[in-house]
Amino acid sequence: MNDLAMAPPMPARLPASTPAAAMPALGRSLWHRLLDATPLMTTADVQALDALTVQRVLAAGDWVFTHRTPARALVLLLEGTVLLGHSDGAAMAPERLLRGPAWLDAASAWLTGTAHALDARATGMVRVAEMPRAALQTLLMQRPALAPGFLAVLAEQVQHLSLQTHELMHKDANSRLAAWLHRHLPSSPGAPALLHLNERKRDIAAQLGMSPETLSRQMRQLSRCGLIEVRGYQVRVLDSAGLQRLATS
Amino acid sequence: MNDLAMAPPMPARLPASTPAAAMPALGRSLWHRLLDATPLMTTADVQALDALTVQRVLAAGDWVFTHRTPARALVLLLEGTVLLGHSDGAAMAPERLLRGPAWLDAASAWLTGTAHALDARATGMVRVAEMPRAALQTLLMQRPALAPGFLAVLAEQVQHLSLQTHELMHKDANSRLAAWLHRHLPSSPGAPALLHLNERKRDIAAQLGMSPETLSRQMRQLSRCGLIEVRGYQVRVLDSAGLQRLATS
DNA sequence: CGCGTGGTTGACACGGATCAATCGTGGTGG
DNA sequence: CCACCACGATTGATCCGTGTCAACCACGCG
Repeated sequence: MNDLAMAPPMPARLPASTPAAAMPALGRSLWHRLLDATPLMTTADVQALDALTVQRVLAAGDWVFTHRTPARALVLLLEGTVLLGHSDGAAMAPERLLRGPAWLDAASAWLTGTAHALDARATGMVRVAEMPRAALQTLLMQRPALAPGFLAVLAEQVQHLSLQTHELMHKDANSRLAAWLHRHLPSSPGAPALLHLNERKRDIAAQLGMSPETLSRQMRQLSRCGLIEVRGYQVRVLDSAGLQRLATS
Repeated sequence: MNDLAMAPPMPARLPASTPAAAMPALGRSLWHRLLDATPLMTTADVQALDALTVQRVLAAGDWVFTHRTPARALVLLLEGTVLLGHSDGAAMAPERLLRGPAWLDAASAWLTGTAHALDARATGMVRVAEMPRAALQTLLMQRPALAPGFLAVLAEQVQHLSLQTHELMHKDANSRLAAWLHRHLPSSPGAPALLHLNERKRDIAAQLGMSPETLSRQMRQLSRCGLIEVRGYQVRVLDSAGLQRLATS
């Protein structure tokens, strides 16, 4: 009975076999994944990108950056999980949990004289990479084919944040959860529609802008209505169309 | 007594002296204003940008684009005011009111195969310009110095939307209004701190994610506390520091 | 003058946050 | 091996903020 449905998801630790000082280059596949919509990336491009990124390794609890840090570089998370949010002195109001590889802050550095928009704190051991804005800008002058990738990354964040503000303004907790579940469904239509939550539920709640208690209640309500079946961290979606209908209430 | 404090702000109409069919080029100063952080823009750059923008004139009530329109071009608003929001069939949930010159959608077109994120409807006569993504992309290959401008535009939107989601999630209506007022204050410290609202209050409320009634109540509460003085569309800020303190509650 | 628009005010209901208690799970040390 | 404890989720009780509905006021215009 003890499948990992009940275990709270552990933050992925760095494997001990990878010495922190090694700092291997990111490589083609990783860049391709981070800068989507850039199919024409030569190996020279990849090497140039690798050349200007500097890597850092941080321990649990360290700040990757804060909203007071001047943003001089794009920051991306290679390995580990980082909590993004706003810290008011001691306490930290989490907003989302990112796990590498992903962009931590691809925007702030493009604006001169501004700081990062959020605070980012490492949970567990974390490997991050930074691309100084000045160096990246001169690189884009030499290799303009790389620009659409960075533009697409920012554009996708704009789309995502725009959707999020809309949902926060106009949708209630029930619809937001339904939309979240529907978004995280595997897109294959014939699939069993089984969903494994790989964050703590309180992190999902923070991401949705609600308290953990309400998330629990809304989960129960959805399962009472026969739309989903919940057992621990395993969610079976029974009526995907119904979820979508709820999401656009 | 009848200063224009009581008159609801009219959407700026196109002056009748400008024939709609004229379609003059945007010109250097306008591009410089739209693509900030691009000080080194040659006249050839400006001409190239002008060459690939196509202009349209729309009447009141027309849709500039909807969330079903595939986004093949960056859209910017040259003249007039446009209501941005989500339309559910007949009704339209407004989210913000833009007045030209400003970017209407600088993000969606960079993602291939996606539609616009919002619906945009013209209020009054409106002049918009579109930059097809394909043409713009080849232009950026030839003139990579233009890329930072577009990156900065997107980055600023990311910053703004990130702040907005944070405020919607964690701040109450009172703090949001205080933050809005503090943001819209003229930055000169010795100024009389007089603020003229140039949108209808219901549009400000929609932008802040609250109902017009609550906006009215919060305005009254702030004035009861002696922080501001409201008469119609004129707001006199008496205690700027107090506003800022409230905004970061 | 009546009408439409936009704002204000009050009464009321409801969604969701908060607080507190309980439960299940897993890890740890005696 | 088992008691203990920390952590996370769940559930219930309660309260507050804010949306909604309604009435009313102020202003401008035909």
